[in-house]
Amino acid sequence: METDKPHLGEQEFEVLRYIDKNGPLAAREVVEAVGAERQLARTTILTVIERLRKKGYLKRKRNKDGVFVYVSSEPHAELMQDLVRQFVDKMLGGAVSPVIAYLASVKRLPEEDLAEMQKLVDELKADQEEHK
Amino acid sequence: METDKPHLGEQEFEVLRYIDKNGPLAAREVVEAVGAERQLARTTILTVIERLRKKGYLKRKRNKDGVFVYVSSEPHAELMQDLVRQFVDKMLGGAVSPVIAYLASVKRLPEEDLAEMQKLVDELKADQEEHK
DNA sequence: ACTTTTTGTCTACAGCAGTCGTCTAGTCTA
DNA sequence: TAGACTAGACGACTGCTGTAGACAAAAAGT
Repeated sequence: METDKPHLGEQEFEVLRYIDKNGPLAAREVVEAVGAERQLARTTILTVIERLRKKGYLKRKRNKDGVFVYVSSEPHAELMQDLVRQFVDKMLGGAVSPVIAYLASVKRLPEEDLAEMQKLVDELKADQEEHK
Repeated sequence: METDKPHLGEQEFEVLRYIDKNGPLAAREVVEAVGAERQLARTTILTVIERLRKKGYLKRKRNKDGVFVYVSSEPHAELMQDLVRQFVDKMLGGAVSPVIAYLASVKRLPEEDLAEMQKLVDELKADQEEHK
């Protein structure tokens, strides 16, 4: 179990995901994207970004113009996985079956995801065979 | 999209899961199980239960002894699925791939879950074939 | 009946997330 | 260079969750 990172709220997740996905960004760019869409004041986003930074999820450095640009401290994939793990551990008490039940309820999965799952099932099966 | 239920915190989830899983329970039983384990005061659990009730996640009625017994308002499976859906929507912005990536990272899945996934993949594939 | 224990409701408070306004130090520009 | 605009740091307020003590009412014990 390894879920000690500070807890994140919804808005924080939103901002983090955006920055994590769209490369290094200046605060203003985040404000214009995430902030504008949800009609949030500039400083609101600024505050969220700052908190994410203090919590260690974001890093920043100045660009040529002396403006801070932010990037997530962790690689995208890992971050995402961490978030899910955090959720499963904390909220579901570690039970994965509800997750699978959920997937089953999503009417149509993107093709890549389906392929990914097939691969996953195959691997797990092989693994299980082996350890039997 | 249908995720309008009031938001739940970690402790609330914990209590809700416990009650949802272990049939109708009197508050005291929850206190003795969940409360004792985490060294929480009796009233703490009571408060959490009450909030869950106000939020509509729990129902209660008096038993023969005139004591309130609580049950989750929603069937177990649905509840769990709802929680996951809430998480995926709010925290991941609806993206399922991180969920799959997470599953892939769980070294060993319980056998039933694996079987469930296989079934799921098969179904989805068939479905996709059909809609092609 | 008096005391103790059990159940529930109410009140309260700290901490954190969500949301902003203010203020300051630079920059840009007419 | 004065006025306007930008980037950041700070401070502040609200609401919600975690946690729990104080109390009232009811039940049980002796």
